[in-house]
Amino acid sequence: MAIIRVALDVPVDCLFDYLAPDASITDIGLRVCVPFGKRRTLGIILSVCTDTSVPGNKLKQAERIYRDIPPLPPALLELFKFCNRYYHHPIGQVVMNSIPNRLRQFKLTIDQPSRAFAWVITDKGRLLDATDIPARSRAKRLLLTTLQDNGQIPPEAFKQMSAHNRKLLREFLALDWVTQMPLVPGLPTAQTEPPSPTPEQNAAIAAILADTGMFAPWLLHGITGSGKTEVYLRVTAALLKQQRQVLLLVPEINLTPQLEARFKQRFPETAVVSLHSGLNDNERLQGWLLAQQGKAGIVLGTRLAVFTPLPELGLIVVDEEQDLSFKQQDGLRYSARDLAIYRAKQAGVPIILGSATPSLESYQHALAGHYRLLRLHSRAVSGATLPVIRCIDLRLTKAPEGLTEPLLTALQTALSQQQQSLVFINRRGYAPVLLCKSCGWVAACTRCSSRLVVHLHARQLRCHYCGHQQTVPAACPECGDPDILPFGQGTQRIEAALRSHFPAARILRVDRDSIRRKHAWQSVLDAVQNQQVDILVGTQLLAKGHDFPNLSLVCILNADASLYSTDFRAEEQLFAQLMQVAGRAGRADIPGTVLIQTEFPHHPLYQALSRQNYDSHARTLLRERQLTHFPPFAYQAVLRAEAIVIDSALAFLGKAAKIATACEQFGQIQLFDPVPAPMMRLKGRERAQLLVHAHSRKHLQEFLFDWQQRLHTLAAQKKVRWHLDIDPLML
DNA sequence: GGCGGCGAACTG
DNA sequence: AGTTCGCCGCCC
Repeated sequence: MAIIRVALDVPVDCLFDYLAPDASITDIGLRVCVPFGKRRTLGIILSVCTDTSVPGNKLKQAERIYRDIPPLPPALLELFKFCNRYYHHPIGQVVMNSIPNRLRQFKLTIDQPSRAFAWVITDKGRLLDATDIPARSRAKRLLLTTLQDNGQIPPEAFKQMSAHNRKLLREFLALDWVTQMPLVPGLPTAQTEPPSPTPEQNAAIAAILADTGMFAPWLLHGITGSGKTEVYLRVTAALLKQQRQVLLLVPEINLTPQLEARFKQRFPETAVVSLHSGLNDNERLQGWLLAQQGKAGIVLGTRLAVFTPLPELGLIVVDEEQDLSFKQQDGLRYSARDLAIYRAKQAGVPIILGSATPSLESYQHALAGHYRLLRLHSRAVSGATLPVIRCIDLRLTKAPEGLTEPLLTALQTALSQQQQSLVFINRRGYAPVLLCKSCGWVAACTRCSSRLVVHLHARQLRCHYCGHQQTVPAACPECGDPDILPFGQGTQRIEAALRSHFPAARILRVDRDSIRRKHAWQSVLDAVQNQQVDILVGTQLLAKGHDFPNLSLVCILNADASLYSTDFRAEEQLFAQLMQVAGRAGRADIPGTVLIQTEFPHHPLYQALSRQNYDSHARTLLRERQLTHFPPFAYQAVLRAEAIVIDSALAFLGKAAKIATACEQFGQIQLFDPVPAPMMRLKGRERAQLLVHAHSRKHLQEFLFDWQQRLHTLAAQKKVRWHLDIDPLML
């Protein structure tokens, strides 16, 4: 009698054994329905064997093994086991949360994707006068004019339309204004000749293609506009020719519709599957199955796509590899970039990490020779020049409402020349740190590369990494100025201020909230593209890679907040973000200008930025990290606890720290004090964290393994929820 | 995570 | 006595 070992979606790190008379070794990776307590549930068979340590009276029989779709491939199961070990997350939850929702249901119906057809306007519809439609039927009128202008609505666009618009379209069909036409493959994609690569691009492509049959990690460091995408495309083309599959990971797919379009257009013969959070369960399953069957030549997706089964995997690309969104922030806290490396190694294929500003982790790997470094120094579009970057010294120039005179003048000039501007508000990394306005001194921790946080109630400065505390000094210890203040300025009124300064300008604000609505981001891009916007105001989002061809001016406000953030990675992130946002300016034939309002124009970051010198700045930061023993020269994990009141979270972490002393490898790791975490938007609950450092990943892992088991048995954790975060990014 | 067991506390 | 609520341990 065979025994199957099954992964179930329960927060207990073990497999559950069941009797399965008809099971064989070929059933590993299949879905199975099993009785579990009072319920039935669906799991994945991870192994098949003949004996078990579970007492016979407890052993139940599996109800049914599903053979409707092929089993998950062994490589994927290996990846799950690695996640389980490395991230210390229950195996069942790793497995069940990484497969499409639909595969977790008992009943699996695979409906074929509906045949794609476009809604094409008829002659009758073309001759209609849109103004005959009553003005109050705005949507109707708009739909008709759109059809008259574009001639058709392709299936992708139809999918994205609101229910109301779809209803209208069916009305039009009944009126014979439109007709449904089957989509002719390749018809709507106007084939334009791909640009011929620059010598630099050619060198990169050749280097990668010289070694495609083995694991080879490449760091493709290319400045904004240098044409990294073209390198991806060319290498992809070569691997598609070898019948291999390509996995392309991007930070947020809905923010980069151009990339998807470019791949689809370049490879009209290839099935391009895109996987992201915007899909419904059916679409997700559809794409996943195409990938699993090897039919999808290209899989393009966000971090979760790293778990896609790819039998013919031949290449992985991680675009904007430094982007924080590759790290999952709840549940299984994985880094899709790091898992991509694991997969490439496992499959013996090349992986390209692309970035204009690589993460210090990847850059250090390249410097150490673990990764192979490729550089693109020049912009791909001939004639396109790098923007001029200038600082406006806030100590010398007044900034009423946050906007200085030179900045307003520059905006006015751009307006009068009908060129677009971008006003970038940096909100990240704001925390009350203590700052001296006259000399720029900041209260810093002596033990960490972090800044101390002001706790006004307690009249104390605290380090959020190691727990060090001291009283707030009466005056600046550097220059004696008593005027030292918690740092930070309001950003809410910037948009209003801009409106009052430029009443005639068309100003568009872009932030998380304003693009939450589906496809709102696309309409923003369109509005900018169609010159319906003069000034874009927004946050991090605007730094992501888009072509805004008529953008000539980028203004950066209150960047300093990040500079003195308590997060030791904030400066790295700020630099990356500013390099990106600066790259928005002057991409085509318009020379760009970047203005930065800062109190610290001589800060090395702005100096490096104005020279557009990633390397020297990265090396400076790396030296700092090395001196303070921070990543990438140390490995971190953080134990987080959350409770209704901070004290119970801290008390739990205190106990955790106490039992840590008895754990394996305690001598090889460094435990910081439990500290309150920077406030997260978790309603009502308060969080605290305990940071663990180690110089060896192996020692850290061995310690964590032991520690985590003891934490489970730590009884008095009532109302305290806790989790481990390995390689945490935001502390 | 979901469910049942169990004791404490509450009810009229 | 009957009921409800919150904690706790198990699920193969």
